[in-house]
Amino acid sequence: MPELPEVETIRRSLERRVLLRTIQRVDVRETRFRVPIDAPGLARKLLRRRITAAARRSKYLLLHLDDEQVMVVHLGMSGSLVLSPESAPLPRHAHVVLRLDGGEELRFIDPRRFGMLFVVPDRDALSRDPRLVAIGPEPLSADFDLAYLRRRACRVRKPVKNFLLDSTVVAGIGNIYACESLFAAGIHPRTPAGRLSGERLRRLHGAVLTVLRGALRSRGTTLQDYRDSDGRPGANQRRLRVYGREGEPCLACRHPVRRVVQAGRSTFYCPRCQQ
DNA sequence: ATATTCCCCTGGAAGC
DNA sequence: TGCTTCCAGGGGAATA
Repeated sequence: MPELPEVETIRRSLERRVLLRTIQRVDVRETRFRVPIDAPGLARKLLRRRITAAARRSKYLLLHLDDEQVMVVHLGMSGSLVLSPESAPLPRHAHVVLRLDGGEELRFIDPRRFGMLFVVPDRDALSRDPRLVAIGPEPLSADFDLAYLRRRACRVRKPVKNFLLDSTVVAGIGNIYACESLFAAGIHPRTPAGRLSGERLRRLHGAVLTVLRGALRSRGTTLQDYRDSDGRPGANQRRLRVYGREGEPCLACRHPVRRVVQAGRSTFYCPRCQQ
């Protein structure tokens, strides 16, 4: 479900409400994730800790604790992290529940269990963690500049759509924003990345920034179940130009939007606007 | 190196 | 109504 704009929106909503609060109880109700959760270990690490910062790297949420530990949460396809009064009924698939002081619970809800939740001892361990170490620059940081993109695209033969989805190239771009960025740049998703002209790479770079910033302003895309930690949906679905619009007229030229499959994922594009 | 394909899961929508 | 099939925002591994 969540790509960079959604995870960043969740981070911001958490930052407003969980900082400096203490974890009073750890309830692991389901341990069977792709990487199983060690329930006693998790409780031992988190109990009585205060949350001191809410950060993000790529699609990973990083909740820093008062003893240098960092709780890492990845929401996979269907995950959410919701803050609710403990009196509110527990929804299905609330697999980890952290009771905070003040009578609220931080609930990790993930029907498909593709997500991850684990704790690392400190920032150093975080920066060396194999899951994070190979991730490319944040697209909205100065590290993701045109020179970098040119260098990475050079001689790459894979389709530019797959290139954008490669987390070692750039962090946080998933299927929706890859499709939308290519439409905004007017680039065909099957174009080999290394064959894009300097001008087209410049347009792609600008399109990625514009699309992600717009999605952040709209607080993310809610297709079905995405919510921030206050339970609010995003509004960016109204701004999607091609994603999910197979067969519907292109908003620029009326030609039907096409869907193809690349690396097992749907790609939506306008065959007329994206050559 | 790179490109598919499959897999991990559940649930909703669409088709019959 | 009920059954089956397909599809889904991620990511990693296995396979050609």
